Amino acid sequence: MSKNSEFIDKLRSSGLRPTKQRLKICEVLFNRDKTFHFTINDLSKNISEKLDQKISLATVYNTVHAFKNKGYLKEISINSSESYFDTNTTHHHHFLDEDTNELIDCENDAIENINVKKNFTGKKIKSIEVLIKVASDNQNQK
Amino acid sequence: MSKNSEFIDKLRSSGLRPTKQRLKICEVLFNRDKTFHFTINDLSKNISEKLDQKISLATVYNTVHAFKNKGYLKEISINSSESYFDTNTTHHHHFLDEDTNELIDCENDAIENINVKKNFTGKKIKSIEVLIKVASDNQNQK
DNA sequence: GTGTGTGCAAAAGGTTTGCAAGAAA
DNA sequence: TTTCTTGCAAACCTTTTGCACACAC
Repeated sequence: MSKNSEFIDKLRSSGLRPTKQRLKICEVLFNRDKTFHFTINDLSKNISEKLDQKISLATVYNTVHAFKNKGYLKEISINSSESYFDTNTTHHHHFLDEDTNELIDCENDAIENINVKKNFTGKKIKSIEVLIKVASDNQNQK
Repeated sequence: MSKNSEFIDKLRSSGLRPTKQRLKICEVLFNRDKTFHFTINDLSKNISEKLDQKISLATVYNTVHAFKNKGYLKEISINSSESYFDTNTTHHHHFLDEDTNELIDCENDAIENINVKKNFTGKKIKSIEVLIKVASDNQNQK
């Protein structure tokens, strides 16, 4: 379990001032065992539930983007009206449960290495992201 | 090169009335050699450039969603403020050129089969989508 | 004190909706 | 004439922005 002082160091070392709001957000995001997949809206709700303090939406956006730029969060490519973020910044993939719209981590070793045989683009591959959509068998496919 | 009468049949056979607007959109979308990756905005611009007729935004949205539901278009999962669609509805993947934000088809056989070794979800896999992000080598990574 | 961060409200951008008028069957 | 479609404007939702005030250093 991370301590407040760890968060302060973390923020300071990346040139971010450890404000009350950022520390609260750190607590909600990083003080947990499992990966957290969230939208800004999820995070906002989570903050106001767990804490008696409200943090302005603008600040939440601001902080999430700052954390993403510092590499503490990853943005996930799924088609949705809202952006999803992930506290797991290692290279990994995702299952998307279409019944519940829930994202589930799929660790790298759960998928055979992906071998791109032809790269037409002539450019360097920066990342390979796999999204596996799942649903109950009896569920109508979209 | 597809003919208008083909589009009329296509629409009729899926229970969509072949209106003037839908036929124009068919022409723009399907009367081409290569796959077309587009946002609603791209499509709208393309329509007003190629054709002297304006089609209301609401109608474009309406039609694109109808075509998607009928399986004539695929929606692509990339994180973007706009939705991307694809006229190639076969199973395939994409390169995303981060320099230009251009999408490029990556046919199924350019990638070694993806073998999901562990499916924790217990649900049926509906689709596996791979997004390969590329950029010039000297480009700063995001 | 200086510079950064916060919070509010307004604005922006994409998408959806309600409804009246128009077109297809 | 009945039903589906169109088009406009308004509404909606997520995200960004401007700016005054507050806080960290």
